[in-house]
Amino acid sequence: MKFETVTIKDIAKALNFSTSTVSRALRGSYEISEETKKIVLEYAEEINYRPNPIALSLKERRSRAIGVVVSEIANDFFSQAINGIESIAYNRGYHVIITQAHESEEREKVNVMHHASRSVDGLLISLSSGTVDLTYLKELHDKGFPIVFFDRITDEIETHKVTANNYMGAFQATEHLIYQGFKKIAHITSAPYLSITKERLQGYIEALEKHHIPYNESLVKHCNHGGMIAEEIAEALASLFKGKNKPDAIFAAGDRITTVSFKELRNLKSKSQVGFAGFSNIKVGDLFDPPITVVRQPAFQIGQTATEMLIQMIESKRPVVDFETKILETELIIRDSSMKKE
Amino acid sequence: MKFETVTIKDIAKALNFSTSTVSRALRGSYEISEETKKIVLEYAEEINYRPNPIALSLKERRSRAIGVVVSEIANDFFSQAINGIESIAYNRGYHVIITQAHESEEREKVNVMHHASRSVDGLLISLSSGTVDLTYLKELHDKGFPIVFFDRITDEIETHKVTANNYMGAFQATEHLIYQGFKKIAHITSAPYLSITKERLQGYIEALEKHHIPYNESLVKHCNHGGMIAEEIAEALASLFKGKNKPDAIFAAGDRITTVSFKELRNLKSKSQVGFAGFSNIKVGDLFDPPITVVRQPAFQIGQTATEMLIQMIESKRPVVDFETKILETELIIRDSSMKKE
DNA sequence: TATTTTTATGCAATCGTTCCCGATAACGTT
DNA sequence: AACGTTATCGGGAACGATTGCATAAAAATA
Repeated sequence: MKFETVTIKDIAKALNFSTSTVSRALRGSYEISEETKKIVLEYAEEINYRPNPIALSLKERRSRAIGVVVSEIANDFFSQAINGIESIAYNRGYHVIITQAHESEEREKVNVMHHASRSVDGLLISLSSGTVDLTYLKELHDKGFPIVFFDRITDEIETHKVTANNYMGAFQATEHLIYQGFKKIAHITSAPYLSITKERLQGYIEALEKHHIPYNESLVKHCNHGGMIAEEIAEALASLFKGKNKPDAIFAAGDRITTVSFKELRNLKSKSQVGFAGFSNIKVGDLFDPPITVVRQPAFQIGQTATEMLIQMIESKRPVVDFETKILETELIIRDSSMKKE
Repeated sequence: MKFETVTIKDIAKALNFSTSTVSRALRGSYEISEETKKIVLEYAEEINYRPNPIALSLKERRSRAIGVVVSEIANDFFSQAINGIESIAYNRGYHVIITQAHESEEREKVNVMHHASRSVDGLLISLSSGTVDLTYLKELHDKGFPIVFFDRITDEIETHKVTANNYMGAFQATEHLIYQGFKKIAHITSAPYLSITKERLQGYIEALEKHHIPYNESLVKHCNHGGMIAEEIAEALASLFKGKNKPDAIFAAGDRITTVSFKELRNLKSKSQVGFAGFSNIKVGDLFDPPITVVRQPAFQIGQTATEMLIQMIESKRPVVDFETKILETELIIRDSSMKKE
């Protein structure tokens, strides 16, 4: 069903003016007489005229919309980040178009290309765990399409980036577990290509080193689907606990991995003895049994910062060449799950 | 910064064809020779031509985008519903533009108007708790703009609607609490105008009636901001527990209200004695202490169904007059929080 | 009164694409 | 040989809005 709308032509016809006069009157141009302006404005109000944003987009070669590509909306970190994105975009007069990649490289590419074919003025993206090949993004960026990476960033493309201090967050969480007296701390994390995976692993390793705990690679488990598949995490946990060298604590990386492995851990017998901490932006972690220790990322601020950078790129007259990577601090929220019980 | 793109004109100029020929060749028209088609297609591929969706939108008077207005993305129910929306829209070739109303009538109106000024082909909306005046939505609908309500619907506008069986969900949860032996069941819910509020209240009341428990209005507390403001819920709880007629169980309505009041309840002394159940789509309710009993709405299916209905309206040749209200069943997930302890 | 200046308005191009008409040539048909 | 078909392609209007330029009428000036 087509939706009948009022155009500037309808006003012009009804009032016996040309479209240019109507257009100028509506924009309050000085070259239109007060009387004409009044007539036009009143009639426009009466028939509830709204300018067609699509026609404007075509004319001005911009859509006043920004695209967002994340792996999943139903994830506390991302939904909070989107809130931050939306808060800035809204005030600056931009729409936000959100698409999900479901941790799939192909789906991500489709979404990005769709965005890039000029339906948005710029792109905010957090890479999917399945993404390896970034050439299409690189080409887009080289052509001058504004892109800002947030959360899951990449070294391969030089542009603005915003991320949490994943290294420090992981370092602090691991060190906290060490201070609690845990000796064999396992690390469950997502795909090894991801920036956040590498940074968090590095923080974990360096915390161990600082406290002279030997780094044992068999205690690190990668879940390549970023927690989308619960079985993957269950398997990782099972393999950690089946050998003789069982961990006494777990440090998880990522919203989904944290909650799923926390849940799976309870299905294992020795649960209450195992310390637990993980990256998560869940708001109800204090309601858990036991209350869960988390590394909280400033998701809202990350979204805001990334959006500000993107809009600055979009509205810049000349090509932006001076790129910046902003790193925001995480917060370690210590609760019962990471406490050593005697 | 403008983003230089390839148009059909560039191809025409480079290949010395007219734009019409190029356009037809790209669409595979029968009136273009195979040879020409091949030349055009190959060149288009080479320079990575993508049609401009904005120009298409203007020409075809449609955007192939649907707008979504919800109160909040960072809410389990809505993020799951959006997943459902996106899953259908994606397969049907539609973009999804999401905006948040933050439970504010004004913000909702701004978003709806923005959507309606032809940047989307139709609208999916779940009303905000602050919304009282629906005249602007009614006008839009009367003009033929496709709108489907989901979750928080209204009687005032005749169109397609999708919602959970809120009445039955509330009835079952309340009855479950009654079976457990609770006698004084309080009900914490959101703004009284909302459809979901009325339906859930009705289910609560009728369950009490069925079991000959007198309905006590002072046990029902409305939080008009739908849980956006934690203090409102804390106050409601405090007033419930300060009198002599303290409730022995609580039935909460709505994702946010459920988790916040569950949390607040723990701050009160008599916590472990009070039974608790509430509407919530949280995925980690079994990790709570105690594990929380919830009425789960089929959020994903609600989103899917609403989107299918909307696209059907959009693509219908003639005005749709036969409207339908689909009601999907909820699921009562019984856990420890609603169990009577002796 | 003649000329210039000001004021108010219309014309037409533009953005990228599609599509209704024509236009042109190469055929085939009488 | 004249005409009709068919195959291929181009011209240009249209979608809705803006805007530089032209122009008419009115006002101001000489």
